[in-house]
Amino acid sequence: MVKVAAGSLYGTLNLLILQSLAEDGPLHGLGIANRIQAVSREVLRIEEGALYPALHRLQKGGLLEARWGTSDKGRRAKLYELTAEGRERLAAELGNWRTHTEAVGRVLGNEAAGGS
Amino acid sequence: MVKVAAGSLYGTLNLLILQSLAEDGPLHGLGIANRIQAVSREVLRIEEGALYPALHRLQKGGLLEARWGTSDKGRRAKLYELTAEGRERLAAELGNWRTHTEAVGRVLGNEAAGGS
DNA sequence: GCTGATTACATAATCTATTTAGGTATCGTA
DNA sequence: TACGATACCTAAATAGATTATGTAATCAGC
Repeated sequence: MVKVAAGSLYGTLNLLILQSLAEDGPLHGLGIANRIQAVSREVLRIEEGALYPALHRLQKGGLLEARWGTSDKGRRAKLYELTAEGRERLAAELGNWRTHTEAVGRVLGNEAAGGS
Repeated sequence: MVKVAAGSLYGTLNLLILQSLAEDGPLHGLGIANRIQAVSREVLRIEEGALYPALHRLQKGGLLEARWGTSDKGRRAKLYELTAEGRERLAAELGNWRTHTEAVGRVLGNEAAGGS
């Protein structure tokens, strides 16, 4: 079977995480995943095996800070928050995402993406 | 350095190739790459190391057919063309791409992507 | 007729992030 | 106390892109 362009998160997961934290203040891992799933209307689904490594990468890169706290369901949870650097990077990468999808849109014949 | 969402083609390359062939009739490998680069206004750049394996995958999957011919510059070149199956898959995957980018758009707070 | 640049196809090694598939611990509840 | 839900975590396998080469044929200039 040839996969063409699945529902893969490849390349977008970090962006989705950063944006979720920017909008919804501190969140814990599963909270982020659940929020993305809900806001995307169940189209995007974050596997835990992708989620946690991504959070750790972003934290090591200085884009996130973590502290232990409590989830909305009263459980012990690790709460993540954007750093100033994370906020800067989010802004820059939002621009990249738009540039990239508009470029793909032009190739796919999407007149609305032409911009200019 | 933490990469967030680069100009990666991950997942979109096959789609770009199929669409290019659907619009511009038979094309050879470098011709496809050049077309994508031009139409995207130099935003997308297809490395040969990604291009040829992708073409071979698509051909093995029955989505493309190839024959030897001549490029627009008069050189010997392998010309690729969509099969009927390739055309079907392109239509289906165009839908997937839109669904996926709209979903990401909703998470990123893009009201225009909300649709419905 | 030789040399170097361009066109064109191709593949191997490496990299990176995702998927798949496990595992641990805690808490509520039946 | 056993089960399900919440929450975190990691390892192995997978897949597709990037980087780096290699080959061959054609063309322009000398």
